[in-house]
Amino acid sequence: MLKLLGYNLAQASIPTTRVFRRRIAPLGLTQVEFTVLVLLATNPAVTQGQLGRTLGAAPSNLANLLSRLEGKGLIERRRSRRDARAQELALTRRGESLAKKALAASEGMEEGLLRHFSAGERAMLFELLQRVARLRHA
Amino acid sequence: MLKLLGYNLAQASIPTTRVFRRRIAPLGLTQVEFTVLVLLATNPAVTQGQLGRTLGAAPSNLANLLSRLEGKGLIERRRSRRDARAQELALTRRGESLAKKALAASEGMEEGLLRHFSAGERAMLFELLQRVARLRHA
DNA sequence: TATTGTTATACTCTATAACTATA
DNA sequence: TATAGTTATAGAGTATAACAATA
Repeated sequence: MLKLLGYNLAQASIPTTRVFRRRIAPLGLTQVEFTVLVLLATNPAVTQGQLGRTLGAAPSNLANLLSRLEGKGLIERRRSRRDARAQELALTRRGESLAKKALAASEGMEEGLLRHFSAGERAMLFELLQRVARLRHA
Repeated sequence: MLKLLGYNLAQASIPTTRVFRRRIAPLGLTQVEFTVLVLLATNPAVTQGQLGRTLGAAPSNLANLLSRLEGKGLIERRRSRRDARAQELALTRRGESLAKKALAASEGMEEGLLRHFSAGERAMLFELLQRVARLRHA
């Protein structure tokens, strides 16, 4: 087995993706769509640019993704009053309701995945992953 | 920030992917192609099925990927003598040479990424990721 | 009958470039 | 000039189904 960080991240993503597909995809959401909904649920009036930088998505791809979510009636784009170039994102009623449902499902999902990890191991895993993620800004 | 495993794995993959693109992609390899070459360099006579199960790739997609690598003259497919349905994979001379070059580049890449992680932290990170990956078989 | 691999198809993701509107 | 977002395009990844050859 290869001792390379990128490879091991990809390998670890296999079971998490599989469980996502079983538990949350049936609600009609892909992984990124789910993430967008949950982020918007807790971050009001985020702009597309901010969201795109968080997700590491290129502006063009984000526009596509958001058009799809808008088409499904889950989000709205509103011109910002502070900067007429920017668009602020918000969940619709339907988006909020779906985000709540998906978030609830995700809790059971996490518990299933990390069942055999102690509290200390979970904390360590998340901390190390976040440190790797922060290398973006280094 | 979301405390979800899949999300944090995706976030951690952003810098590793970026560094890969800077250091190894210029050799003409995608991440999966790189992984295949390195795996074949150390595992002689692997069959497509074995490789596909390791990578978590569907047989149809693997066939595509391998045809591409074969087209580039990097690998060969040989009918297995023990099971005429299976194909054993091997690097060509050119594939071996490229695998060697890419593996060398990947060492500098890892060192750059994990520069501020102690030996203990690295060991912990890889062990936890491998435990998550092993959930595939659970 | 089950397994190994291929072909075809469709959708999503990702990257780049050219563009509009606003700052 | 720079920034926010859109449109178009092309390559790569992913999932499903139908298929041929072999076990």
